[in-house]
Amino acid sequence: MKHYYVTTPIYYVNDAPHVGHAYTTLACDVLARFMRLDGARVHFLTGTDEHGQKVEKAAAAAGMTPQAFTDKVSQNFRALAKALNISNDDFIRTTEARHIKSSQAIWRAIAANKSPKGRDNIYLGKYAGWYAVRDEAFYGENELVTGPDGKKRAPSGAEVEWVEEPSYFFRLSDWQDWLIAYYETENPGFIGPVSRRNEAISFVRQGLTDLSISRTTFKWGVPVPDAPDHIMYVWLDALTNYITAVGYPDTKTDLFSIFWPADLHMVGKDIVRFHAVYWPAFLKAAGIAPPQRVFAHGWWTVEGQKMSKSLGNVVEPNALIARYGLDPVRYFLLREVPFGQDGDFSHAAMVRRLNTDLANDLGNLAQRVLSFVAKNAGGAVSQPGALTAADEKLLGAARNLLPAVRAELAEQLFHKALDALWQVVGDANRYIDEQAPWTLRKTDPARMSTVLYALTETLRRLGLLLQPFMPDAMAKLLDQLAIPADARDFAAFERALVAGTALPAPQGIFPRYVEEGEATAGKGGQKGR
RNA sequence: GGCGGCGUAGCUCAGUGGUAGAGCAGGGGAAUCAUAAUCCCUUGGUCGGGGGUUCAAAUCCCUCCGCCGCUACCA
Repeated sequence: MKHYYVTTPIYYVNDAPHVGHAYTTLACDVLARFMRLDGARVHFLTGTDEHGQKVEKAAAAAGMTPQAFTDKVSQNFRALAKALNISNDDFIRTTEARHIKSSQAIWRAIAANKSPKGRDNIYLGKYAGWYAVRDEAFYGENELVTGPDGKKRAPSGAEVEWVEEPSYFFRLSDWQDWLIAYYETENPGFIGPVSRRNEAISFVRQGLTDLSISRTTFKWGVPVPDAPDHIMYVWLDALTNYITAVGYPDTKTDLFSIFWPADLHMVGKDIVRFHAVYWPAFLKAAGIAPPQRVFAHGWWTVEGQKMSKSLGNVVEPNALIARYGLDPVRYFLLREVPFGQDGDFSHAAMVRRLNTDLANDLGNLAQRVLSFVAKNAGGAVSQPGALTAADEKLLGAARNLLPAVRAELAEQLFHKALDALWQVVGDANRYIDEQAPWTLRKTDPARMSTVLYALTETLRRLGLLLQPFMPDAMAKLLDQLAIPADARDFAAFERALVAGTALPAPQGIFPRYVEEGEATAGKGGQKGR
């Protein structure tokens, strides 16, 4: 049986969920749903990252223990997944016992092995430098700016403090050659898109320095094995979630043996380095296979501006869903922008996609076909006669969509998959106009029947393939085509509609978005007569 | 500073040597099954500027301008 393991990053608990989180999770959800329908056993993981000094401080500020604080805010991300109709199989929290155990196990495994140059992978040293709690990162002296208040700040604007403490280091510098070989020879498709791959390669090529992987100045983290004064660096802890969730350190379980290495870690472009450089090195050092692929998507701006708390323009997923509906939002986010590039979320663009692609092109196609069948073909699947070249062409285009969409999604090209699907939506609209069943009704009822059959069959295939993107809307469409529950996966893609099957009364799937205050007659948009 | 990318129709972008493309927006028409939806036709670009190679350049080379990403660092 095919299998597919896809992960979102674990989200930092004290962030408020915004459209960026929704985007990442949504992309994974579409892949997970597609693979399940395509017959794969799927494990889809998301969760929350709950350790680190920032969380410790936020909890203190809220007058709570870190555990109570994270118990509370972690719910925000479970709620987000629910609101987006996400089909994750597991939700991991880094504060869970299974994860503490797993993180300590990977530490021990890394420490037990030698680097490619025969040295210890982990050694005790001392770290001294400027540290920004907010960024969870160290900065060089020269990067800092001194503000008018006399405080030193990182380029990000975060306050920094001088930190000098004993620290364990990971001998990343010895892994450079192995990483390059992994990117270029062993797994050329490891990082996508290509622009990010090039950046990662050039970063590794210029030389790697050893990485500080423990801290002693705060407590909220996973204790380093046999060194209780130290807690593990948040990123080593966080990345390990991907193997925790499939049972590590118990590598003999079904979960681990079936699903590891992961097929895809979906990430935002800001965390490519952690996933594409540190993570494979940590894993290899621990004697564990690295993941198959890391894909970094872009950022959303809003109405042309960067999203930020200070601008007050952070887009909350719930607000979008309330305004436009869940499935239109899901569609928009994956259709509007070439996946991997940055994009802009604007009300105008959202409405354009909703009204043009969903209401006019697809929704209206379904409505005109199904209501015609209801009124003029006895409300049942029509009996086809001999097929003409035009019929074959439409049906063939619809049939070819499965391999086409499968190929695009194998490379996370959501926008291209949707574009291919909409080509056929257009084909069907052209076909119905050319065949004009409303004329055939009077002149050639048998031919009309064949035309309606070809159209409903095309709708069936479109509905099946669009389920991963818009599960609720496509369930409605497939209901209206009387497709039984056991005929909605891709194994049933060739199981054509049966003539004579009664169809329920058609209902609109995608209502048009009408601006507030705009009359139902529209304003000046009327063409022709 | 180094490496890389981008700059093509009003907007978003595709197109990597051989007569400039798509979607949306704009204009005209057809049809009337349908969510005032659909279909057809159409306006529109000296492909950032300049120079070069070539029979031929959006496409290759040089240079300049503008924007962006990664990364390094200076006095």
